Amino acid sequence: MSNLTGYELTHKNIIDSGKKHFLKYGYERSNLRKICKDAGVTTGAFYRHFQDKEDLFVSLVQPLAEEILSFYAKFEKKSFESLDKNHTEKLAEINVNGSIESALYMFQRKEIFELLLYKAYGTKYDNFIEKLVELEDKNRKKAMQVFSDKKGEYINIPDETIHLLDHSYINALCEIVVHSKSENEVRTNANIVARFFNEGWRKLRGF
Amino acid sequence: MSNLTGYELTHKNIIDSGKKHFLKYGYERSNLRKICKDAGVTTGAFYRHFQDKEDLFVSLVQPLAEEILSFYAKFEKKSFESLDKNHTEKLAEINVNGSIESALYMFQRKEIFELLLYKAYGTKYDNFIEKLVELEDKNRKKAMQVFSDKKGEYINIPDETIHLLDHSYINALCEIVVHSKSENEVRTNANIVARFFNEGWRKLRGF
Amino acid sequence: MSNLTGYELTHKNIIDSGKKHFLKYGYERSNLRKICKDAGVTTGAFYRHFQDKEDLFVSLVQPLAEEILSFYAKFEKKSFESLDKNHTEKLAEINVNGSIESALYMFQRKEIFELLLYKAYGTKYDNFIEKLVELEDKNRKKAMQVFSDKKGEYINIPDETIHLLDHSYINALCEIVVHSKSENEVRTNANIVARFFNEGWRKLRGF
Amino acid sequence: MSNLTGYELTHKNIIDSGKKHFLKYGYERSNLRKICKDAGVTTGAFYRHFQDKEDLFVSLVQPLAEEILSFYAKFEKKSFESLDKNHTEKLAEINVNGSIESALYMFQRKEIFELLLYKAYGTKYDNFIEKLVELEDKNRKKAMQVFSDKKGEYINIPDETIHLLDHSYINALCEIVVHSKSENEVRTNANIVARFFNEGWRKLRGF
DNA sequence: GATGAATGAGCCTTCATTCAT
DNA sequence: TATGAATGAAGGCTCATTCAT
Repeated sequence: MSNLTGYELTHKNIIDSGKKHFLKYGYERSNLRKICKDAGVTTGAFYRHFQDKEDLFVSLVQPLAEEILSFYAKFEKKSFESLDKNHTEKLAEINVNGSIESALYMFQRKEIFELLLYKAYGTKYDNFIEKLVELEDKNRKKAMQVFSDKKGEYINIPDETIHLLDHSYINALCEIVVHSKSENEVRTNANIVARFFNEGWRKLRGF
Repeated sequence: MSNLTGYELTHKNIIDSGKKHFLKYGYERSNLRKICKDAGVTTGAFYRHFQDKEDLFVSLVQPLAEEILSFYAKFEKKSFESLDKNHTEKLAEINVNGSIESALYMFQRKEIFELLLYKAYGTKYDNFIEKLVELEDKNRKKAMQVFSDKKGEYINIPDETIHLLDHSYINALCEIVVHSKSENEVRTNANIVARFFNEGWRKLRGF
Repeated sequence: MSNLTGYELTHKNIIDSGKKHFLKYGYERSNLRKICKDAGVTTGAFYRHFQDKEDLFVSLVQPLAEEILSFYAKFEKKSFESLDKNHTEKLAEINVNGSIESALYMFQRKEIFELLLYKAYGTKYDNFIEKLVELEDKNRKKAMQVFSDKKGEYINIPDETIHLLDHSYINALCEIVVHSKSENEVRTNANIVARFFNEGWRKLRGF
Repeated sequence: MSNLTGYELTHKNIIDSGKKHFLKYGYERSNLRKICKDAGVTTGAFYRHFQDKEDLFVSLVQPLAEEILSFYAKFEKKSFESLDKNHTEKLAEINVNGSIESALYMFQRKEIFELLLYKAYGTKYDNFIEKLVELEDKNRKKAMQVFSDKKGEYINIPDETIHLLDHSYINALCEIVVHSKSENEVRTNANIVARFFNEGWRKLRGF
């Protein structure tokens, strides 16, 4: 942080100012001229650093977005290795731990995470949460299939129901990340929420 | 609805057009001139019916908002009568039924409900859901107290955790209202979600 | 012109100011704010009258553009009736008269004509003259065919040569329209130019 | 071209890039930063080589502009030697050959020629063609005088008519230069056009 | 001498609201 | 009372040129 060139310093100033404004007002309501002013930079200078307003937002958020998706993919793989080996008893544990880990990881990127999930209205990351939920849905359905097979009878839960429960779950975890004040709070709450939902699913499978 | 005066007809036209636009674009992105055009009304006339753009939105949404809050109050009362009588075994039932009833009621006002909960960004009803969650929180905590008393030991769940689980729950019910295609779908999903969460809470109280 | 409503007056003011600026600076260099200022109107008002800057230009120019194309079509028909009847001796006469007539007609719309042909850079009417030349080319080639048939031998002039001579011809007529000070000047010059080029083509056919 | 100093190389790179951009987009629409980027040069460096954007354009075009004007002067002199000696029968020949020669010469500088005549909008060479036409006018009028003297009666063609016919002629030759694909095409078309116009003038003198 | 980041005025366009008629 | 034309500040963005390093 100490040896920044002029360019890098300006870049950082814009990034910081943008982050601040986007967090406070959301993407669409943020005023580029004010972002620049706050960064101590003219609007002309801004456009040497970013293609446009959305590019600034994307620059802030894209790395994390991609990381999340790949993080998810990794977790998915791990989870299904368990399913395939029918270590179903371990599945819950893996889910819980995966959720906590993820939440902790995101908590370290709290602000960017909040931008991505709650301040992206008007950008291409509008509704990123829906993407996550859809990934969760896919996993959920596969898991459901495994349980059906074991049980010997088909567990019938409408897709919409699965979707909305997954939405609830993902959203709960996201809010933990965004609203927690400490790692411990994240850990505690993620743990509770994960077990809470596991219990719900267990009950649902019993229907 | 048949014998409207010119004034009333114009009023209704604006209301209808506003509803349509707000549903489609959300409050902030809706263009008042287009709303007026669609209503077959001049902008000048508009301002004889409503103070400003927000006033139109509020007019659409306010009655339901107040109804919901009072509905909630009534339910709260009913719920605590049960608690007070220590009919704890019935409490779950009451909760489930209350949720389904509420969801069905809202489903009959689907569009206004969606406006209020998901299209109010930029109005004073921004984040109305949060209000609901806070009410839910209050109930939840009282209920928790009752259970603690019965059990003889304090059930310790952080306020934030309660809040976020309630948020999940309320949100799930709201999404059911908004995304369901039929009363039956509402009933089924509300039932599942209510039981799902009850199960979670039961587990949580056991911690 | 006397009984204009406020709207019509403003509209006319914008039209007039736009015409003036576009004539003086061309489309692209004309500054919308200055056009508005000159029209005694705010930029906001402008957008009640026209969709955007180009729409103002198009409004000025489109009627004439379409008229010219249909005028051309009519002339083309008349010309080929003569060709079909082999009244070739009359063809030159028709061409000359057609050119003069056209030039006189355009001269009555001098300013708009100049906008369309010489000030449209940056609009969809960029290079309108090329369109006219292409129409002229088509006619020229058909006429060439008739002459070839009569003569019994093929008159071979490269398409590019035809095109550039037509370009010269059309352009000459356009400049007559734009630079002449009186109808008489138009008539005289159009007559000369038409005969001048007829002579050239006659010679060319003899090659 | 092989042993360029760094300075010269940079200079050449800017020149080449500028030529490319000006040809493609015209002077005004060309973006100096992109020109520099394409040249692998910073904008700062650019201003060590050229005063400003227009200076770059002028550097590209000025030598040819001056050459054309002096070429014209030479041709003019040659032409009038013929006139003075009353070799009028040779005059047409000289004109035709002069036109072809000129066109061929320009064709060897095709790109620069195109810049000068068709891409200079916004520079001091805006409307260079008009300058050429004016020179042509002067010659034409002198020639006209000679013919009048020989014929014993005054040939009355309005200045404007002369001007616009010369404009047509010059423009036709310029387009030949710019649009031809080979020297042969230039030769053929310049020959045709020159004879075409000679015929027209001959006819005109007969009026 | 060279760099390239920064300037800053300028551009077209949008839209809730006002107000003369 | 109703009209709808006009307001005017604000928005995102462009670009030839300058100047501290």
